Amino acid sequence: MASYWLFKTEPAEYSITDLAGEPGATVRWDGIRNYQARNHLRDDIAKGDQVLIYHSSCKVPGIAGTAKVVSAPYPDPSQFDPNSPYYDAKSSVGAPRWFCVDICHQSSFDNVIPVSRLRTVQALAEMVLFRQGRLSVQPVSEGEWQILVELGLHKRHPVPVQE
DNA sequence: GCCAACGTTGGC
DNA sequence: GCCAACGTTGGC
Repeated sequence: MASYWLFKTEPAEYSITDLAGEPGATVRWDGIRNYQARNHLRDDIAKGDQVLIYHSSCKVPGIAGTAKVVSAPYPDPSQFDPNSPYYDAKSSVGAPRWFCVDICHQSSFDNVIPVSRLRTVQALAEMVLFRQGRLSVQPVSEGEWQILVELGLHKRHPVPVQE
């Protein structure tokens, strides 16, 4: 059974619009360098899981759209690349430290659902987003997911057909 | 720009 | 293994 997740990104660096514009609307979600987030990526996330894309550190932080996990977890190649900002000299191919998955864009909300609004929803009070800051890959419960889909229902447009 | 929360580092 | 210092995250 599919699980639900929230991935944070700073839209100035990489946004839901960037994701939608990728070839096949698919991208490697790499560069995660936090152990708790790593553990989710390595141990808990599976192909077919659903992802909320969250825009942080921007004018209107909040949920910007949805994506789907389209690969199994695998070692993040950037940890082995000395020219990458995500290079980790203490990692090795034999004992990789960091993991990633590929995700595919599913939907963009016409307007971000602001975190300030999410805070006002009683049923979302237990979200990891509020219980624990600073975690860029975090689980979302099925109940939370359904509420968030409801909130986004009238603020969503379908994925543009890829050429 | 402020600052609270929290992860990481490094001396001991 | 403790914990102070430091760095980063991220909303406001």
